[in-house]
Amino acid sequence: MIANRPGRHDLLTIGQLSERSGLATSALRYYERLGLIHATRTTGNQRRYTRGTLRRIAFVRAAQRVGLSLDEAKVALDRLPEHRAPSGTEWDGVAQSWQSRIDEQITELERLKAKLTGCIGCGCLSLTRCGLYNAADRAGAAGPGARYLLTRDPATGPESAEGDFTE
Amino acid sequence: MIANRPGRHDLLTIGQLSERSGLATSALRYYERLGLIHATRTTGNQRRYTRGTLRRIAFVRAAQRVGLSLDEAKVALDRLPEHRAPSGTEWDGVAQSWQSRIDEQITELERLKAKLTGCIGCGCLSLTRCGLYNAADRAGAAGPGARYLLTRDPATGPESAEGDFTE
DNA sequence: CTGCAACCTGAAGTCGGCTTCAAGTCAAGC
DNA sequence: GCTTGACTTGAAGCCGACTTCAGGTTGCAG
Repeated sequence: MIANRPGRHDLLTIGQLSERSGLATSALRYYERLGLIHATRTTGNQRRYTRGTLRRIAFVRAAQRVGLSLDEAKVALDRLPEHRAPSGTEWDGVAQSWQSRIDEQITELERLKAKLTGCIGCGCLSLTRCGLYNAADRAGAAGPGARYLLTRDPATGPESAEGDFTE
Repeated sequence: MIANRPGRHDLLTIGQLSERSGLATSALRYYERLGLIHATRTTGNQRRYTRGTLRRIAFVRAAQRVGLSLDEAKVALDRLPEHRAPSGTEWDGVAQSWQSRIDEQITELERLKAKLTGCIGCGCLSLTRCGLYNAADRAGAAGPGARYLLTRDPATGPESAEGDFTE
């Protein structure tokens, strides 16, 4: 971490991209294997990235934050042009899908919050009646691992509970 | 899935708990190993759960949805009494911490949403100027894996980018 | 032109959160 | 009292998202 000069053309080395994106170089190579980003090579086989790569990475990171997997992010990314800035319409398509994803997640969280607040506010100690149990219904897009949970039997899904819980 | 009768006392078998919670029996055993839930045993060594266990599970699931790991959920759970319903105060403590967690996550998402909207609204195609890059700053609590990302060098962290991205 | 940081590769390791497997035991309805 | 499905265990496997390792190469400042 001594030199790391930009070089005269505006291609980034993997180290520079790492610094700027905040991702480890190993992660960047991993992303490349997955086809999320691409690099040209120097004659000596070293990767060189265009600055647009930062945009693609920002894309991926944002996608992860709204609960998408890297595979899903790739699908979205593949709709964008690789060698020029995306047009407004192209942007729009991707952004729209994110919008709804974000909205879903926000309302999910607000539902949870409301229920939690309700539990406290009303002083009722039974999660049963508060609906917190039922709040935990099918696979909210949030939370690590939450995706594939509670998705076992669509028909006779979680009925949660009934009765008192004074135990 | 033929019989599965409740039995005359209100202890649940692992199968019944599985049905009601929506978790696989394997997951329930796993939760037990982690100390998230507990069971008594029959003379024949089979697990029997009190219905309060459903509450603990609801806890865990909700915790996951706000981005907590199972370990973190356990910490919260351990503050609650195991053999009686939690008091209002006890509830309150846990709920409060969740409240802030949920709030954080909501504002995070809204920030992301606003920036995304801004990008579209203003027709600007450069994520740089929109700040989407910078939106992807340090480890938002959401998203799988997001936790341990972007946490490499607190001092010289992601500077993101500058300049045009017309590539 | 040398020395050293930065780069390369493929394979293996890690971590969280489970699931699957094999081989055996329990319990309840006929 | 037998049959059959639900249960038991420990060990191993899996998936996503990376990181680490070993051993070798590149490129630029001095």
